[in-house]
Amino acid sequence: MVARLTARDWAGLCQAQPALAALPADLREQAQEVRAAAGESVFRRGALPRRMYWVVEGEVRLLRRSRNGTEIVLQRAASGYIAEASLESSRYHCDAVAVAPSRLLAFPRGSFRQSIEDDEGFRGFWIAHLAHEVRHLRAQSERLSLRSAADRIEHFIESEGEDGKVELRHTVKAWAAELGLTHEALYRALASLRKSGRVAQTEREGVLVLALAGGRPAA
Amino acid sequence: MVARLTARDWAGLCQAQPALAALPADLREQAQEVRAAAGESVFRRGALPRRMYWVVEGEVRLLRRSRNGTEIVLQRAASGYIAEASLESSRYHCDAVAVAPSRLLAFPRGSFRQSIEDDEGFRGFWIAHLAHEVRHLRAQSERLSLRSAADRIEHFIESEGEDGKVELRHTVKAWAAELGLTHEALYRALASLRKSGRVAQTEREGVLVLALAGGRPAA
DNA sequence: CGTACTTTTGAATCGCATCAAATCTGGTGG
DNA sequence: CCACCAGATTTGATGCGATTCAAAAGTACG
Repeated sequence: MVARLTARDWAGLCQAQPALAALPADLREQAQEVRAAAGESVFRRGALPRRMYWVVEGEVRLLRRSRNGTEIVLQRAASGYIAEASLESSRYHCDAVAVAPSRLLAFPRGSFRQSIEDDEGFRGFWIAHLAHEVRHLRAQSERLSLRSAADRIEHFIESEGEDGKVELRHTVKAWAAELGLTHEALYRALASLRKSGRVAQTEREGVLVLALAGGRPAA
Repeated sequence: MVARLTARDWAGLCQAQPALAALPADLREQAQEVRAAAGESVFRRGALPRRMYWVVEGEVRLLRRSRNGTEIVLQRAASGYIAEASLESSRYHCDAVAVAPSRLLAFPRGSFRQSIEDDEGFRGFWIAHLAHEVRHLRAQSERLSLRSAADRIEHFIESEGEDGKVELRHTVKAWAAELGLTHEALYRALASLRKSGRVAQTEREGVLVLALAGGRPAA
């Protein structure tokens, strides 16, 4: 399932997913919209990477399957590029599978690489994007290696927020998954942090705001 | 403590840490060797990033300190670039502190950026390096969000190895830290996987090799 | 009003962390 | 060569905290 996009479409997309605004005009023109049903695969291991994908909606997972049937998740993307490294390699090293009905943008790989080569602005964006992902993922790895739920929450606020404050863009339940916790554990830990005064939880315009207490903890 | 490096030095460094081989000649000429004692800070939050650092030896951590004294680890580097994103930003957002006596290479930030702009080969290396880090860190994050030690081990072998086999470059103890486990837990889980036949453990030339069993698990 | 989802609380269980200690290893110096 | 030491490796016992399963209460939406 493939379709071209209008300028109107792009306006909406860039509004919701600002990273798309960096795309140069010729890439936009060549972009195709791809839809994948739940369970459908977007590309397969061994295939030649012909396109660069951006997940607009739904969820796509990068998987490696072993002989004994185990599935190894390498990436989950609900919004963003998938398999950035496929831009550099000659074959896919894993499968991409939609786990929910998904909508993607597909850019011809050659043109994408060409734009990085030729378009200084887009090149700068791409390098900054990768560097930003690296920083974010390093922080996430450090966070996930903390044992206690409370520590992960504090780490998240410190590293993802500004000045000891974060606005939660997703639901608490989705946040739990990102923190590697069950939602029950997260709710309990949050409640306990609130009660002990270490974290203040407010809501502004429907967005949850968490702030670390600057002073001494109550405990 | 700062010193210039000879061609002889570079040969040794590139041997041990192949990523350094990508550095163009003019960056090598401008590189300085920096030493930091345990506890010494390499750069501080708020400072202007003037250099790009590569950790040769020891361990340097990227930290953010909160008002209430908690330290948040954003990155640990024992070999590799530190704070790649500082290349893009005008100020450091965190502190870099050596936690062990460390040796680093420092490249002037302006020259580093210039090389990425002008030197097509180095630019390609840099983009590939960042993309590779992203892939690796995504896999690591997925791995750390697995609950059981056995699952993390299998995920590691599948994602870091080739064809169900990995060579462990570090000691098992260091590997435990990377997997977010205590060494006791890792030893026990490994023993149990060996006993059940799901993982084969051999040693070739002093390097530990782990392989997933292709067939049915014994249990 | 009913449905679907999130939020919240409860109780039981399991796996890992923790603390402790013994064994094994490689390397050093007497 | 042996004694010795600093590591890594291994095994044991205990406790804690997150998972798990269950269910109730709150909330948004048609």
